[in-house]
Amino acid sequence: MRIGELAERAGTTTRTLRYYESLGLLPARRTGNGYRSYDEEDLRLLQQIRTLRDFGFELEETRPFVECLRSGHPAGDSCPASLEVYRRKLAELDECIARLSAIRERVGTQLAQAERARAELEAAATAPEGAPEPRCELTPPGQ
Amino acid sequence: MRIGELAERAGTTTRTLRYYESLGLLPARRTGNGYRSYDEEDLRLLQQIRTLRDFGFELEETRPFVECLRSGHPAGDSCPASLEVYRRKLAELDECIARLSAIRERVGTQLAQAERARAELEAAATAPEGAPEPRCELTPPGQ
DNA sequence: TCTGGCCTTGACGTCAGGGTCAAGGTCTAC
DNA sequence: GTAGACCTTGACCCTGACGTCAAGGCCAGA
Repeated sequence: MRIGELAERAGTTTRTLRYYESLGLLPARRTGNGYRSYDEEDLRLLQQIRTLRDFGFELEETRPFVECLRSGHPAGDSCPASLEVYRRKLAELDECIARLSAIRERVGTQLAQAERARAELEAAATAPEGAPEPRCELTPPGQ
Repeated sequence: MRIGELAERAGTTTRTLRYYESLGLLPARRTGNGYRSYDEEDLRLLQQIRTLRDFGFELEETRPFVECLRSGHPAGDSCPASLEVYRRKLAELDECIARLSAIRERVGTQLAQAERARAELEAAATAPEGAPEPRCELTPPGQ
């Protein structure tokens, strides 16, 4: 099959396939007229790449899986190098989740605190004997 | 103070400060010879930006905080626009954490499964009556 | 006066993962 | 024989937040 058909069947674009080829990730054979030629096996490799990418793997990280499949293994993650990538990714994910959770806590705390401060400010503003309102912008010049 | 000193005191670079100025985020006054001139207030604004950035806020998202400070408020998050950014960021963080957690589960499952498969394969390989080993690569031609 | 350090603007590079266009070759159907 | 769909390479564009380099201005100390 040619590049357009493969792209369509895999739900991607021809540009992407040429890009993968330029990285040596998914080389293509050529027909007599120079057109790229792919088979069902290439579709499997490509699906492996796209699946991993959807999980947030970088393209370079998908390489061991693709080479594992290409060397005849039934699954891309049958090889030690792929398992190593899985483990690295798990550690990365754990660290990232922990970092984001810590930030989430801090931002949540900041928001709650700032909301309390604002509520106090507004309460003071509605009270007739409160502090002078902060008329920052758009105060009519006549007043 | 000049750009080099501000950069050093804020723990960033002169390039970064020029970049912020090009965005209109942290404009600088100029001295007679054209050098940028900053004061302690600018340092506060810059610190606000850097703190938010460390939390993963994009530069544009820090703008309400900076403008809030610049308009005389005691804290960058005293203004409604800043609170709105906080809330948006919280939602973003929650979604991101949820997404990463789901992926983490799937990758963890995949890893465990692949490890089991490999263990079985190796057990079969050591057992003399096992299934034929997958001699994928480097099988000597004589054998 | 010279040297070294700071400053200026402008322009290009980086990283990933492609999008988009141009100019042209190929193939199929009518 | 020609229109239209497909293919080719090459080249430039995009995002974000800067890094890096070039070529030159300004200023303080020896």
